Amino acid sequence: MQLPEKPALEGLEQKWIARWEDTGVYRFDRSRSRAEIFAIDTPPPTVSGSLHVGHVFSYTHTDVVARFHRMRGKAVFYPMGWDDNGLPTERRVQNYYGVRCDPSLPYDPAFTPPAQPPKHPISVSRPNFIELCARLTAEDEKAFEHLWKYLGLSVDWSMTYATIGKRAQRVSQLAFLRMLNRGQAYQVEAPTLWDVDFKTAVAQAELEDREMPGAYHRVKFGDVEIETTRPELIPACVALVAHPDDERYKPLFGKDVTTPLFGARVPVKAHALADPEKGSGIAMICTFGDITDVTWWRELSLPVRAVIQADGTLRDVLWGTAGWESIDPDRARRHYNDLIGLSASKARAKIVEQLRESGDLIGEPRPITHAVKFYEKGDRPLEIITSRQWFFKTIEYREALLARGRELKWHPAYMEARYENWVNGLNGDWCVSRQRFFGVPFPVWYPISEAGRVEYERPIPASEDRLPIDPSTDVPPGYRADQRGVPGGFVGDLDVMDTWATSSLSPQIVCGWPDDDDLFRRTFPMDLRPQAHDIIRTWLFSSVYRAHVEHNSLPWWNAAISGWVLDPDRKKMSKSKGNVVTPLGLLEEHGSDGVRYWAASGRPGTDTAFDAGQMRVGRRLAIKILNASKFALSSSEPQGQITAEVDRAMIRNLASLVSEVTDAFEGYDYARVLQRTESFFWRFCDDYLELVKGRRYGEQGAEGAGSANAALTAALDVMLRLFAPFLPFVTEEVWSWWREGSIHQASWPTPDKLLSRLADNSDATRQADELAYQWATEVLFEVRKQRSEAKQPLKVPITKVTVKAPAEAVGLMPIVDADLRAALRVQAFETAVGEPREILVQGYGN
RNA sequence: GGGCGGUUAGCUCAGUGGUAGAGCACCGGCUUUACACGCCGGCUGUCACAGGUUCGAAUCCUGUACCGCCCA
Repeated sequence: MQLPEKPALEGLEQKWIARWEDTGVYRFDRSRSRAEIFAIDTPPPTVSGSLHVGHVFSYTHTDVVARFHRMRGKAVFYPMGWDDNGLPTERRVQNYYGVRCDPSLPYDPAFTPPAQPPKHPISVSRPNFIELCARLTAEDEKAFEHLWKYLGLSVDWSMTYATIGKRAQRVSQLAFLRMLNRGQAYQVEAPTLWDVDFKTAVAQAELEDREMPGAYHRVKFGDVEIETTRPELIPACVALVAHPDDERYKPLFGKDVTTPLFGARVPVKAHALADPEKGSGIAMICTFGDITDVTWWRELSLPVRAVIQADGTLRDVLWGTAGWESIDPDRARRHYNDLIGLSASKARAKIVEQLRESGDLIGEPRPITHAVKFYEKGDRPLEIITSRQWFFKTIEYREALLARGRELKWHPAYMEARYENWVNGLNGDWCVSRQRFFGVPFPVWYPISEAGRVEYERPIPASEDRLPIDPSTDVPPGYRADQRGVPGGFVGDLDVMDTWATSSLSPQIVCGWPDDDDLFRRTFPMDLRPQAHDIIRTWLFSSVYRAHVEHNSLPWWNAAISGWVLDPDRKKMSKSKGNVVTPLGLLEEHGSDGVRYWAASGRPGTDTAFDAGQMRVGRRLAIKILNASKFALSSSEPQGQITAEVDRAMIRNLASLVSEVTDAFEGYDYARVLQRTESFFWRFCDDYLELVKGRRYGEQGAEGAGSANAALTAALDVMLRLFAPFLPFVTEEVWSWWREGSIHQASWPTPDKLLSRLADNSDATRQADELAYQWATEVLFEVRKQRSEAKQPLKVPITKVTVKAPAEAVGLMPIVDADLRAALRVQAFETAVGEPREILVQGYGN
């Protein structure tokens, strides 16, 4: 055995990353049966963003669990994905290359982007655009992979995927077609949440409420007064509504009133959703101001009178024509013409002016603050625009999805409430089409009739074996390319899917569905989905949904929910807040093991403060492991039977630690495993090692030395393995000094194996040994304390220590006398039976 | 407005019915041949607040306050 003179952490990452790669330590063995496999559905990080310390935090949690199960003998299926599908990449590529995607253009195989992005963006086809995305994200992915390896993730790097990659597109399109076949996907022209800047539909899951200033405007509709925050929608008003029991308005139900400025006759309706406490108790229904308007419009069978168009401005409307009847069309046109082309907020200012002039505004607008719905990535409030969109049926599966949520094991358990909340709050089917470019296209075309009408009601699906396809360049079965866009020909669906419509299939993507049935049967449903709590409503929910409709099962049995990393002000650390620390810099400064130590101290679900101090503590722990190991392994001969009482007690304590932390690990409480192991290890170093130091060198003869050395090496062997999931580099380094193979393929320790090193495990022996050990620790502490208080250096021996204690304790003294004298540099103990217990240092010197 | 979590030493956090804990920070001491990135010791608390249950509550129950998050 060759021990380093001065062991150090520097360089361990580079050394072991290379070895692990060469020897394939983390390679997945797909020959194993389902029961012997632990399959992890790792979150694919967004590659166009940058990795931050939050990623390091949560990915470490997963890796720690993966390493535990690998040591338990499982073949760990641990692929890594890259999320490059969607808006963030789209925006980055547009800026980086100076291009813009026009999905109606054909593919140009010769296209190369200019060296410098031009002033005016170049229009390129969707396949060209996707090529550029692939090119740019490939570089990002390299940087990500480097960081992950440096952090020590035990991923099988031969199994990476990208959410825009061919495989993901194939799975996504195929699952879509099967849902279409089963009637779970449908297309409809309906009012949809709409972002006016991105000009795309968005889903309920992508909304967020923001508190915004607004104002109530009290407006006269003839004799009736309503209050509204959106007076610019008065031209879109199709009815007034009050609560059915509201005595004030009962007489008006069924009658008409006239809208101000535009003179449109609208009915007064009754509906339970109208809140008598709000404003004047009667509201205007517009098409469409908010989702309540949509409900009223649908349930009261009202007509559509839409004024907001896709870019958020008011469209051109001719009052006095069909659908836009007015008692005074000229006056309506005069007012409305001033509004055409204005954004909603400008139109609001204008119309308030008009109302004031016409005398229809009562008093002044009353400022309020209210929650307004935004697309989470958007800058302006969402509108509701009627358009043709694809939907997945979710509402009818509500009960089934709630049952799936209960079937899933949540870590921590209370996170299930988030899921239940969300499922219970679903208010419509999942809108999955986006009017964007960089995403997975819908694998369908539509026939164009001889008259030139696109027949959306008769989509032509791609055949499964051709997937993935791009309908903007591929040609549907039975058509020729030159029939694109002409009467009697076809047109491709131009939309792409919501990124969650693809990400939700990550288990299917990694497990080989449906092309590699053998792999699928060995890995699905998977064991674990690790993720952060902010995407329970999106990624977790949608994954459960897809697995339910496609496989009638959960996608995985366990969900481990990570918290966030908080900065010192208790705010979430994120790029936008400008408080992010570079992860690679952290790893280099504190060592990967040090950073992992900090990360692994954050329990599942718990937000954790960014704490460089903890990383330094982790680093010190790793250094301590190096040094203690060096000590335990140096002069480790002779080896013998573990016969000394304190040695046996230490081994038993370690066995019960193993038992405790194994249970904790099985319950995903890795933070406890680390904390308990660390605390045992530190006591082991400070008390046990000191106690046996003299004996292991042979001061008490060969048997005592043999026992100490055997106990030391046995304990080190076990502690290294307990630490291995957390501190993979330092434990591997020490393991390599004296063991064969990788510690990460070694077996997880068991209490039985440790205890089998002891000849006698009867209760009586166990208790006697434990008492001896405790007594030794107590004397150790008392004498140390007195030496410290006397400010005596350790090199000065203590001449005599008198011990007064009950007979049981005094009886233990001979057992530990020699160990204690060596550890404390005490020349003699003098014992007496008596009370109270008293341990007194009598003097120092030779 | 509904839901979830939190509130314990200066800081970061353990601790689910039995005398309040750890690490960091701080103070004092120690070159001790594994480790000064170390060792030995010390200081530090109305366990947010108010009631209740109990022989006994940081822990269980009720309510309140504040912080954070999710949803409407």
